[in-house]
Amino acid sequence: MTLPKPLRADAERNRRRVLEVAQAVFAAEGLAVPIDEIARRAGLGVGTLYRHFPTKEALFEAIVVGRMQALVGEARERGAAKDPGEAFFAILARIAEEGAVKKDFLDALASAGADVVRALGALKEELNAAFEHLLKRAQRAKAVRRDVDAREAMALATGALGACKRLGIDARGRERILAIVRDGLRAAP
Amino acid sequence: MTLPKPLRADAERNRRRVLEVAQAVFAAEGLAVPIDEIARRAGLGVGTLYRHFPTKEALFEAIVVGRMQALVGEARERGAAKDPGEAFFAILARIAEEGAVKKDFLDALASAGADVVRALGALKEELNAAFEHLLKRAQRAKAVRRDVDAREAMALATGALGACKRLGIDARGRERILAIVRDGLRAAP
DNA sequence: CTACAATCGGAACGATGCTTCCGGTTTCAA
DNA sequence: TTGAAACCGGAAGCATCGTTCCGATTGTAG
Repeated sequence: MTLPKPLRADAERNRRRVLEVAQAVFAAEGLAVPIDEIARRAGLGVGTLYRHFPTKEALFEAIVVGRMQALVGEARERGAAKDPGEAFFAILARIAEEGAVKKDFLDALASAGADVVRALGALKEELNAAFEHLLKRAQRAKAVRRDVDAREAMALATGALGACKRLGIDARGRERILAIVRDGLRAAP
Repeated sequence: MTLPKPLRADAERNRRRVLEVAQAVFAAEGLAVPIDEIARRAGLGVGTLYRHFPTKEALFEAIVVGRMQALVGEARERGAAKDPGEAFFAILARIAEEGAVKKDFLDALASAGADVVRALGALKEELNAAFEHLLKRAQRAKAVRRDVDAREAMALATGALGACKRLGIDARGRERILAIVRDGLRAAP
């Protein structure tokens, strides 16, 4: 489709660095962080940052697209795993971990342009499809209750883990909460 | 402590109106809504609003304190109910419903002044204590698994329902998600 | 090595939103 | 009824943050 013209060496280096820093900062402090701050932490001027990403939203989009693609890949890989229940719960945990970022993103998207929404819409559809496949398979194998759909399962997992991050609950507590979610999803209606 | 000097009739009326409108607007659209907008919807000038609440944060604090007090009252009422399990799950659902508001608040509090944090800290402690009492009682009655603490249970419930609101899941779906949480909390470790 | 084209940095601009200020209005007690 | 104290409204002030612009710098082809 788009031929990715080779970037100059320094440009390539800087682009990577921006993505790296922005991902860490956004994940840790939310996207209320000023763009100047990200440039500063990356050791660059804001002008440089804006040449690579024409808008703050574009930068955030690039990050989310990257994560999303990784997630879609994982979900598809597990699509034919031996144990349907295990496969489903594994991807559920992964999605929940990324949840915090996606959450902020969706918040910011309430008033976003149509292009951006569409650009991500496709990926979101792919992820939803893959996730739904795993869910249905797990339900057929009686590893997950039948009275729950993909949206709800995702909301439950991402919401719970997102709250953990906000409240500063440690990895031990997070694991415990995930266990409760798992047990709830396994229980009979 | 503080003698609540009687307000003038119009002042009292306006104060009520501001609280009412702000609560609805913040709950519906988050606290990113400009203060001018709240004044406009209340049919007042911003000056008026600022005389009652010296800061946007103070306004939000007043709202949250009100909700919190109501919650504490409810939690204490149920402290001696016949069925410990029912009492616990009832208050858990109530807290989760309010969760969205509290969530935004806690977000905004990351960089708040020490006074505000302390002012709410006391109430938060009261709520935590009452909630923990209900949880322990339910655990003794074997209505809730033992390997979960109050923080985690709250995070789970508020997070899950918060995500529902963000994603626009309807009342039916929310009820289903709460059911899953309940089943998960009842399951044996 | 040279010269050109792309990149870099950060000062300056514009928009948005919180807060203050003050002249006019309303309430209420005497 | 009347005077003063409290309240009202919204224009102006101020800070923050996203974005643009352009002279200086640096990588790279020939």
